[in-house]
Amino acid sequence: MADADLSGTQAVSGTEAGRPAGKSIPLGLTDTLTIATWNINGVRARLDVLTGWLKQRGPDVVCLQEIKSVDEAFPREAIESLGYNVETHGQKGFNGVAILSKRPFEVTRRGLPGDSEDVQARYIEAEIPAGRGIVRVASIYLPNGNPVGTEKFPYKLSWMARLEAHARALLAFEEPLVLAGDYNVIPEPRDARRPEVWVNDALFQPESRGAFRALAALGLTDAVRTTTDAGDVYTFWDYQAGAFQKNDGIRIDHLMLSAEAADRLGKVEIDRDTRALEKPSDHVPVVAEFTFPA
DNA sequence: ATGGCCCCACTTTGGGGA
Repeated sequence: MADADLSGTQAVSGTEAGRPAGKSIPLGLTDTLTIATWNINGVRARLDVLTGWLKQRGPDVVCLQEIKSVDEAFPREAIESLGYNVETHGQKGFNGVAILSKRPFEVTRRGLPGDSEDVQARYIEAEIPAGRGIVRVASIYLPNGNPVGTEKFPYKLSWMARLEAHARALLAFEEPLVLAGDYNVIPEPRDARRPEVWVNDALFQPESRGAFRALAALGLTDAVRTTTDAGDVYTFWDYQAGAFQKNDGIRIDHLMLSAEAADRLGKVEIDRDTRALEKPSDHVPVVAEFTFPA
């Protein structure tokens, strides 16, 4: 692997975001937890990479996408033995999402509402204890939508409309809410090393980007974009054509936050170094820290 | 996208991904 490219964890924010130096909350009165999202591209094929990262990184909550496994075949014990509670929403062969949490938690929904005919496993939602209350966390695997011009693209847009409607309902609770996952949307040109290559791709269509902006316009904050305006901040590099070595990446994995969550946001980091491991996922984790009054 | 991969499944060939 090319050592020159291994910059390790990419800190995209300073510490104590939103709080002036010297005004940190007193010890003992806060509850800090880290919430990560990672498209794992096959949880069984990726088990060593995942467990190694869990041991080293120790996030409190992990939203996984593309587990590519039915619930019964999910490697639950290997992850539980590291101190995690595990809830899955899988299907055979492809798609599939999961939530791992060191804290015991309750699943509130499996599957995105709004279409009883939709059998694809792309959404799981839970309430996780945080501070004196809860944080609601969803693991989202938004449809790819390629090729544009087939039924896959309207399915993507329809799924995004359903997500917007559901997010609107969740925001009415006025709670800390984290919608984390693989959105399969490149929000802006700066979110791709070579935006011109993506102009005919479902990930970068005006309709896809518009639907993502509509989500943000509900009052959801893109965690990474609270911390940096930089253009070289990516979460996916294709396996093909030496994309990682060239840093030919895109930013498509996002944590979207309600105001109540954004107000508690600290550091946001992208674990870029996981892309250089043996048998890596083509996506890397995005990790956000939250501090709640306790 | 000069071409380059990877995972899964009723596996040696095709579906799906991004």
